[in-house]
Amino acid sequence: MKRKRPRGEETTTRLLDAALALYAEAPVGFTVHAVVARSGVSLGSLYHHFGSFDGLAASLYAESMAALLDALLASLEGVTAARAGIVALVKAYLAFTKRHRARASFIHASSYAAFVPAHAATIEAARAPRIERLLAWLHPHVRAGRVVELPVPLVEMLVIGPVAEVARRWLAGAPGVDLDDAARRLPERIWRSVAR
Amino acid sequence: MKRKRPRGEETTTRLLDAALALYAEAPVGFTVHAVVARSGVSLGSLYHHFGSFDGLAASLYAESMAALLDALLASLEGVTAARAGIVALVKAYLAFTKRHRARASFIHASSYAAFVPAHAATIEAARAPRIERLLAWLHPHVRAGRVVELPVPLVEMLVIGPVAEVARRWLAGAPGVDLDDAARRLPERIWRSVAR
DNA sequence: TGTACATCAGTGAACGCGCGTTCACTGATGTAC
DNA sequence: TGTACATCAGTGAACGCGCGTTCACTGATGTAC
Repeated sequence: MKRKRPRGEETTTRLLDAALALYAEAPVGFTVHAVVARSGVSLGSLYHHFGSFDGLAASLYAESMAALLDALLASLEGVTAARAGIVALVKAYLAFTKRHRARASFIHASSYAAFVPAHAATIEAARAPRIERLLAWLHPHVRAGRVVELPVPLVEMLVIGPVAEVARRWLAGAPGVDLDDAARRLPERIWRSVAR
Repeated sequence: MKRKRPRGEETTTRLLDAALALYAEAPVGFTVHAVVARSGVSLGSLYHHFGSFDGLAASLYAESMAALLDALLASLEGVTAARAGIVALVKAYLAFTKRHRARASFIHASSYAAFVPAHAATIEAARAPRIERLLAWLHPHVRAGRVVELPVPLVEMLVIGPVAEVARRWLAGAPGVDLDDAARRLPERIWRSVAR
């Protein structure tokens, strides 16, 4: 017997999908009314499920962030060597950016958006456990002296910083930024910055 | 005989200063009416000088970006060694973030803002010559094999990426991010990522 | 040096559009006995 | 199995506020002769 989906899940999915598609096409056109029109769901229903438009944005952000972190985690599957792990992470980040352009774009645009503080709990619930798993992979390498011992945020910045910046520029359509080229050349460089 | 300031310069300065101060206090309150109220300049005058509110934002962005790049350039003054230069750049970026928090904040928030494309020319006019001077400093080191040969954007990303990310988090008030600590520990790491 | 004119700078009330939100309602599904 | 009730899901017209922008105007500065 097939498990029934929770009531209203179909509706929230349709809203989130419409919102993402809309954002991908034109960030300026990202409004409640547009989301409602595209999804075919009623305005009242949106408010019933998300409470506010910011609430919907926060859910979309949490969902997208989870997808990105899951992609990073998946890339570490079965990888034990420190260097191979860092290389895998960098490549996975860039691959995600290319394959899920809309999601990546929404993540970058929303990281420091106004709606974040008010919905920090929702977002943390999606992020925290995954970040923890990433750090759990990293810690043994730090303890064994293969990766430099730095405050956690700094290691994160060294690894994610350059990749995120490349992604941002590519998403913004900057000329001369090639994701495939970056995927070939950056990993080695980033590894050097954190290797002991 | 003192050179007279161009007509209206006083006005534009007051508008830009008010806008920056306002943005620093509360990005949400960054509106034409608020800028006008705070500056004491009339609404019509703002439109006379900047054409639109986006026009003012673009000018403020160009001005802030120029200030940041000037700080980076100043840090290279008299520095010839490649390693010392990279270290100086990283420290200068972090120092600018700390000393000119409002400007740094506005730069990060606006980099991919909606008003940028329409005013690309204004912004490029401020950025291009300074970026060129930065690259002019770097090139000899690349040619001499002291710095890795990569597409220009990638080198930029390796150096600026981690620092910018740290700055962003600090500006957003993230816990555990300390600029002074970053200034002590990041330069060496970033140097490794671009050294040959 | 004085006059006439053109251009630049500055004013602020009024406008209208787009936005997120509200609300009174109907319909569907679940629960108790 | 049937009935009564409670809760959840969904509807869409209407609202009102805040925003960027307009515009007809006055005043100041520069230019020509």
